Amino acid sequence: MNDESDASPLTGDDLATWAALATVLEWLPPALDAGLARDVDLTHFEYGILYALATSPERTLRMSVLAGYANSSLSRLSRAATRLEGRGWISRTRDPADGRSTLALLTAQGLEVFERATPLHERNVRALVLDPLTSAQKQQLRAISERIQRAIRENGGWAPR
Amino acid sequence: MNDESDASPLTGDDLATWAALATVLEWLPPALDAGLARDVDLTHFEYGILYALATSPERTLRMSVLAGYANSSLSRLSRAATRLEGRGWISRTRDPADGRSTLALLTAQGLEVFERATPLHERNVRALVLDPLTSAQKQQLRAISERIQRAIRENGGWAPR
DNA sequence: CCTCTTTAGTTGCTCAGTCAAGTTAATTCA
DNA sequence: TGAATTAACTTGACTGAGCAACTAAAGAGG
Repeated sequence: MNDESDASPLTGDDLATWAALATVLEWLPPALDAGLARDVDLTHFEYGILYALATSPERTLRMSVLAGYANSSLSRLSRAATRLEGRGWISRTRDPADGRSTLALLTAQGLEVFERATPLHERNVRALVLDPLTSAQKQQLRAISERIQRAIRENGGWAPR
Repeated sequence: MNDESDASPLTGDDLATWAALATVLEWLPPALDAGLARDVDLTHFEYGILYALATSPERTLRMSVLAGYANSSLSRLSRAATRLEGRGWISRTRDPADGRSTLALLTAQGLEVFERATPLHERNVRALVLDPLTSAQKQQLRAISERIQRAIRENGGWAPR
């Protein structure tokens, strides 16, 4: 697995680190989705939307604010909202105070789904991420993740529109 | 291995760790793709295919083996191969030794693209992941990633088909 | 006021990925 | 040997996401 020394090839420990992370980036999201998708019919992304609404005053948020909380583009959120609305889990109304804005509201039914989904989701996160790690590793992972986030922001900073 | 009780909501340090990782899971892949997509017309996943082929004897691999290297389902790989073949970067032929198998070969043109893409990709990986971290953190990240991989495998093990 | 621009969201088009069904080639074993 | 099974892909139908174009409502400037 080690090889030539051109301009700057990734080798040795760096390569191993990157390969290990790359596999996690590929596997973890679908693994997390799998549980939720099987038990409730919900992706991790959709769960995040319900979570943001459920923990908001009035269970209501403007779409653009919700997009921020969900790390999402407005377009992606809009489509997800259409799906969730179709299932009766959220509803959208025009903001009376500013006709351009749309207010998303978690319905009673949506809240129920959220409450059913939450323990499943947390069990997943624990089983796949938190429980296998030592306390020290969890601290490390947090610091590392925050550092990488910063690097992303600084390097042409990718952010959803 | 753990402090917080198993049935209760994520809180405190655990929540912070999870939130930090979740954001990385959401942001890092598109951030990595952005550079490659802009400069060469290649996703990170497609780059992985070229990489696997370029570093193989004869620059050739059976599709199913390649799928393993690329962490991919055969179906996903097959579609990606169709795209890459359309651009003349790989070619597929039936394996003479076993007519069920397909051999994917990196073409000269494909190799050229790979060699152009490699420094860009590595610059990305370094800028976003490796350079911001200390040596100790890189070691930690590797160990953590490997541990999470194992947890995924053990928990109903998600693996691409 | 009446344009001109900006803000907030939605939607048409296209593409990548999943699942399941289909195809062709090897294997098994009765 | 020949029918049934398994293996290795490929493909059709469908879904989710991105980009860019579009609509509607504020706000700004003259």
